[in-house]
Amino acid sequence: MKNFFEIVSMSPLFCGIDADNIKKMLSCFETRIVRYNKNQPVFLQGDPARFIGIVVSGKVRIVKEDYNGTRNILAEAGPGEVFAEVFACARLNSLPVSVFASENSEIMLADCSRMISQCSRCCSFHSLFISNLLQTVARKTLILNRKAELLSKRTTREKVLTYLSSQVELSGSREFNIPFDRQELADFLSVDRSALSSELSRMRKEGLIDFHKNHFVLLK
Amino acid sequence: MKNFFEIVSMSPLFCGIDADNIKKMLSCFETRIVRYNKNQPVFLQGDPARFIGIVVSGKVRIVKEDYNGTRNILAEAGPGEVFAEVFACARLNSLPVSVFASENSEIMLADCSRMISQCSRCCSFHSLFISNLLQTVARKTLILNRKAELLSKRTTREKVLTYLSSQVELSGSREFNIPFDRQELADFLSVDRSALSSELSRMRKEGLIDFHKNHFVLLK
DNA sequence: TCATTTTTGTTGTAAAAACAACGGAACTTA
DNA sequence: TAAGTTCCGTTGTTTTTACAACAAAAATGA
Repeated sequence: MKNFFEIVSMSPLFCGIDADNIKKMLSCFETRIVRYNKNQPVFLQGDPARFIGIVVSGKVRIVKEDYNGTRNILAEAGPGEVFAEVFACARLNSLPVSVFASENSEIMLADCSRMISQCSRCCSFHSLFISNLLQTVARKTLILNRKAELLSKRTTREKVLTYLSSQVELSGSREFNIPFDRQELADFLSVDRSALSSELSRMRKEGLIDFHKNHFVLLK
Repeated sequence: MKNFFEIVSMSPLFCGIDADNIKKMLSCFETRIVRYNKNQPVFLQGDPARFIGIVVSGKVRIVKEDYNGTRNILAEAGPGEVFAEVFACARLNSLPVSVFASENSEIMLADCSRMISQCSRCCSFHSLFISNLLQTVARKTLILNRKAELLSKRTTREKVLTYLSSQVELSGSREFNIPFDRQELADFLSVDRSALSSELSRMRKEGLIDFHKNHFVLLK
């Protein structure tokens, strides 16, 4: 069992910074660890955008509900990953999304006001940190870019294939598990669940894919 | 007629930095101004991600074509706006998108290698600059977030209404011009052009909207 | 000005998706 | 183990979209 410091210091935010200085920065950012049970909210839409989170253990989901209550999974974050930093960096006052723990989780929360602007007193590595933060945010933009690409596909089949292809790339294998059940995958692809189910069956019948539960194989 | 320096120095990238230091930074970044005619490419997909652009005059479009040639307008940038910085900040080697001048344009190109990492020699304001850059990239992420939200709508009507509502917010009026012709709007919303046209007509018939060419009124 | 090109709206048809409803499998938990 | 719950696939119906083809209007340009 790794302790929180091992996890957190592996985060790309602290890339190139040694343990001692990371510790100093953590205290400068007034970090604290909070436990959340499965399905508990970490942040709710409208909350002030004052904190960023780093997942120590467990997993969180960034979720947006629109006016008619349709749930929309925007992203996920697992151990070592950072979330909600974009809103802080954009200097928003309140969060346009909610974050839920999708498993029992430990989250490190950090005050972002210290993080974003230069703080003279504490950290010689502050500018490297911001540089790392910049890279992190930019990478997130790219992921969103890809999501927008996926959503711009017209048919359910194209969306499924685009998604599964990206999972192949990610896992480095044509066989992999996806982190969603059917309803969640449907939400992620922004299609109807039953339509997704039947499309998946059709694709299996045609020999394009195979799957059992959340285990998938992209055949062709 | 404003000169390029006036435009560029108004960019949020240089917020809080005085003219003299901006000049120093511009030379440190090895900037140059390049003219492009309408529809000429500024960058092509696959080009090295070494430069960022600032629009001095005119307008550019960030475009992605997928494997079957469907054009996808990801974003636009007008005078004073920055583009392609996300790919540089994410330290990508090559661009996943193309950029075209949608009008005759003057673009300032800047070498990003100097920009991202601390350069000791030139600029006392470098860390403020990176901080500004961070904010810019984060804002862009938010815009993409909204685009993903729009694309996740199931029907053409919902997409149109979401888009028009955002334009109302942006312009501060229920009556406004959109920067697209029909085909471009269809591409942006990721729907079929003719389906878009007929949906627009239907919505007009129902008294929801009114429009003439690219001038729209959101009535209800 | 006239011809050409581009843009937009319309319509009919085929394809696809949403929706609703149901049944069975798998998993929980009392 | 039995009852209840959640998850998944299936099917039929309705709604919506894509696609193709065409005509009118507007813009372009020679």
